[in-house]
Amino acid sequence: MPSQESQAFYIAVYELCQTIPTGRVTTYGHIALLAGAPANSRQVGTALKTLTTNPNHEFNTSNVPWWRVISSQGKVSLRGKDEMRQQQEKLEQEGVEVTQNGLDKYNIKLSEFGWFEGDEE
DNA sequence: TCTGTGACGGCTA
DNA sequence: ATAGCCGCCACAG
Repeated sequence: MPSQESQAFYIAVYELCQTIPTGRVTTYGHIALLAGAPANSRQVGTALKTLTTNPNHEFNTSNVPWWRVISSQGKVSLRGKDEMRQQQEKLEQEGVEVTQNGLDKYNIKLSEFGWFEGDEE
């Protein structure tokens, strides 16, 4: 069971993910920043995993748009091959262009599809 | 208890 | 483009 602090962090991540527009992506670092923990970018990934996997939360975890969160390098950073592919598909369904350089290396142009607070539309 | 790992990223060189 | 280092913390063994 996560500590109370991290529980709050998880909830912040959950809510911030809801603000990412369809068809746009943002980074782990940006979510961490907005959550008030700029150095905790890695924890965002953990939170996403937990939120998607664990039903033990007071809020609905089924609609966490985890696939809209990528690394600041514009890369899909999941380890599992299948999960990477799943993320790629989800993004493309939303109209995000995903380029593939080499085997299981997916890239998204942050300059085009990146969403950060302050961006409108 | 302690260690290693991870949906392990970001930054700098 | 890649490599090395720094940061954080939950969780499994």
